[in-house]
Amino acid sequence: MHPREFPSDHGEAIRVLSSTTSTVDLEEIRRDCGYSAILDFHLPVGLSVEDLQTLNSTVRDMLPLDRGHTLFRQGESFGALYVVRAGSLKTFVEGSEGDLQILGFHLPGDIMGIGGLTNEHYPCSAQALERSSIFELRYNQLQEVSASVPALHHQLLRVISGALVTEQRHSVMMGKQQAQRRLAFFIRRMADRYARLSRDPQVLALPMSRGDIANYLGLALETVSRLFTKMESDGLLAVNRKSVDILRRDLLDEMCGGEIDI
Amino acid sequence: MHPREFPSDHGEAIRVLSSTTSTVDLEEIRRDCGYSAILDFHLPVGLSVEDLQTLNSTVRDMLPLDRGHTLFRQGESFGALYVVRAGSLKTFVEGSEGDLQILGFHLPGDIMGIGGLTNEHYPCSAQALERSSIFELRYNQLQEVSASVPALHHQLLRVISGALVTEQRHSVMMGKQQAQRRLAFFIRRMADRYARLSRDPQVLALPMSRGDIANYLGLALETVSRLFTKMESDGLLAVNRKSVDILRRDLLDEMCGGEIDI
DNA sequence: CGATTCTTTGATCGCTGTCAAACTCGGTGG
DNA sequence: CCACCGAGTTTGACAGCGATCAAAGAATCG
Repeated sequence: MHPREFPSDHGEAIRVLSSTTSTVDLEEIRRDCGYSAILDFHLPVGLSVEDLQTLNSTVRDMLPLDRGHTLFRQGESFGALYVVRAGSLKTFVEGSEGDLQILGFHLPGDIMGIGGLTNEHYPCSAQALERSSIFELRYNQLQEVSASVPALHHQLLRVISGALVTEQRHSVMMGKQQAQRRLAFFIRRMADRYARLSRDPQVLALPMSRGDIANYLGLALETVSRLFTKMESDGLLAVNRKSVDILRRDLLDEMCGGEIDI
Repeated sequence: MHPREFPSDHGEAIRVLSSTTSTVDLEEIRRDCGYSAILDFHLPVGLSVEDLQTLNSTVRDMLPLDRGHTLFRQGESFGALYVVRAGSLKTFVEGSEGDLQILGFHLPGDIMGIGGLTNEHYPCSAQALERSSIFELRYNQLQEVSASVPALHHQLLRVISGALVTEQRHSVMMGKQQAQRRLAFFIRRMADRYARLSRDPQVLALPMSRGDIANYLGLALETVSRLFTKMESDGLLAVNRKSVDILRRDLLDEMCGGEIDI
């Protein structure tokens, strides 16, 4: 019942694609999550069949999670990382007075649970926004494999570091940008993530509620609603409930200002 | 000249203290940085003398950095992590219009440069707030050692994960808390970090300017100044330029609200 | 001791949170 | 099929926090 934290979404990749033609079901993962899956990890030369087997054994398919159901809960002991295969989730911390704060939204390919590495406990909860499929990466098995596969170790560091960088950008945005720019950044980032998943980046089907978006961006629900309306009347978007069409990407980018890589 | 990002401060530890009585100068580091140095890393059983040598060789002492001088610059190619030995630094990103955003302040024992792991370039700059001593950890050497010392690898993950968790808390604060609570959090966290460095946690000698604090907290410089004045007239602090005495820690904690571990 | 930088204090304005109410959509049951 | 209901969303009115503009005061450095 205490606030900790957790990974935000970030576009980092661990491409688990052996250059050899091995029959790993990691291939299957890659298909599902699209090109930029977290598990998208370029295995280097010299990976034994045995290593591949072990690596394979670390990935466990889980039963689908229904909307509103919890993958792991803040405070639970850490045991595994998770990768979204299909659907979407949100991670959040709960304050002492029951108030909750959303840390990030997770689309296929995104990794979750990184924050648990520090102190043996998940610092946040993860909940499905819709019916979702998830992979589990048992951490001790992952450790085992990465001991024999240096590249995996390095890639793990890269992914976490990437999450850190993403989170820092988010901090900066929360501290400096005003409401409409925050929403613009949010929409643009969702579009970019859609693109990496080979979805149409101009037609977003946002799986989260207005309240979730507002909470994530540190705004009031009403402000977000008003901004959607405004951006629609500005001809920037076509909004219909969860569906958001980006009509003028140029104006959206302009609204985000010079900062290209946020 | 593009905004990226970088590690915030965080209290994580890599205790580089061999249980054997080897004559590593890592001992010296530990002395300087106090108990909670980043390099404070419990080496497990079975570390060969050779490993220790290699580990030792990764740590390189650098020339002291004068106030205002830069340790590494945003965009430079990544080659090493850095640990503060004495003094203090700030890390920051520069926007396209020359605006800069401070990501964190770094005290002895804190690690810097983690963000560079993701994409071969430092995503932020690091600059000394005062004359500072710094250790350099060449990354390729670190990789080499951690390949033979699994615990080091794990500890590295833990440290980065801890930085991520800290950054997420910072995001939440920036999004939700109002000005005076942000400053209260900031002061309390500085006090806690001082305590871990075995300094008096009631008498802070803040190395950064009001402007830096304001920038870091996403506030206007004037607001921070006003709040210091207010907290002083409330009998909470005794403020004199860079020197801040915490007179009523209880009120400070109260002002931070129920959230204990932010 | 002058010049520069940092800090404090004051006055004003606008963004955005808050309170309040109407509206839409989807589902449920009569 | 329709009425009802509740969650989610939209819209309006209003006020307050904190940014911005402005200027004076304090400290540091050459």
